[in-house]
Amino acid sequence: MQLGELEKQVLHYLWNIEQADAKQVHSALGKAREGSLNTIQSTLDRLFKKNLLSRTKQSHAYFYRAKVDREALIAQLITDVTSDFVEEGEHSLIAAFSSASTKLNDSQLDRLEKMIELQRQMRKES
Amino acid sequence: MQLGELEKQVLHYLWNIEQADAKQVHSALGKAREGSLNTIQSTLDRLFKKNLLSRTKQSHAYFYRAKVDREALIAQLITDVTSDFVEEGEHSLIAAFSSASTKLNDSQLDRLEKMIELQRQMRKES
DNA sequence: ATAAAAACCGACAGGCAATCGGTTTTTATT
DNA sequence: AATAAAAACCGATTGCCTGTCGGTTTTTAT
Repeated sequence: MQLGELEKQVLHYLWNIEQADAKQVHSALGKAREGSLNTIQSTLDRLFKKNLLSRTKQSHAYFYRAKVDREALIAQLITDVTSDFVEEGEHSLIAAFSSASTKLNDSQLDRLEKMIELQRQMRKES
Repeated sequence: MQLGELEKQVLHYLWNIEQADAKQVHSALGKAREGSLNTIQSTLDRLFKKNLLSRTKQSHAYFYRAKVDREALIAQLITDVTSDFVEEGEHSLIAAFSSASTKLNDSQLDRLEKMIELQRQMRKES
């Protein structure tokens, strides 16, 4: 899946705001962007078709909300972009780590290890 | 960075073969693909311009070789695709990990932890 | 019933990958 | 050095995607 710049901005906005209609998104982003309401509508619609937003009609307008949270989207993007390069049974994160580990500093290594522990903990509990 | 289907196939090929000229790539991929030699040349050139391949002239033709290995490319792709969603000062791989850790199985968690330890070891020694 | 608001449709521009024909440059051979 | 063969180079076209918006239709509220 491919995301454009405006699409990313809209997602960011909706991760903060819970829900919004085109008008709201437009006045929130449009200020810094210059662009018509229609552009925002198209973008919301494209994101909806990509299944990244859900929408419901409230009184007169569609209200959109993020259907995936930031972490889930990141995970999906990673899967998409790396799937052609990872072997069966392999995970792209492991492959990536093996080449990028030297670029992490000590505290980042610590953090990573803590996350691993946390993950293990969560598994024990279920 | 954006990679097309053919570009990915070419990279895969060059990760196995060490080096090759357009003709070789064409006959290796072209068999299953139907496509002219020129197409392969263009693709090699694009990958070269993207700094993913290096090339040197040997006798009459360019010989291309992968400039990044598979793991490094995966790491770069992850960084690229997630950078707009990662906070300042956060390493995209760490963020990515927190997003996707649930998709790792137990042995992958083990492997990752071992790599962290290895990395720590290497730092102590220098 | 009608006016306002929003959705919907269709078009166009710009960017990128894939594709390839044709021309120029390079290399090897006589 | 002349020339034929091979490869590089150039430019054009197509298809897909995002951003952009004007104009029309549909929906809603008064």
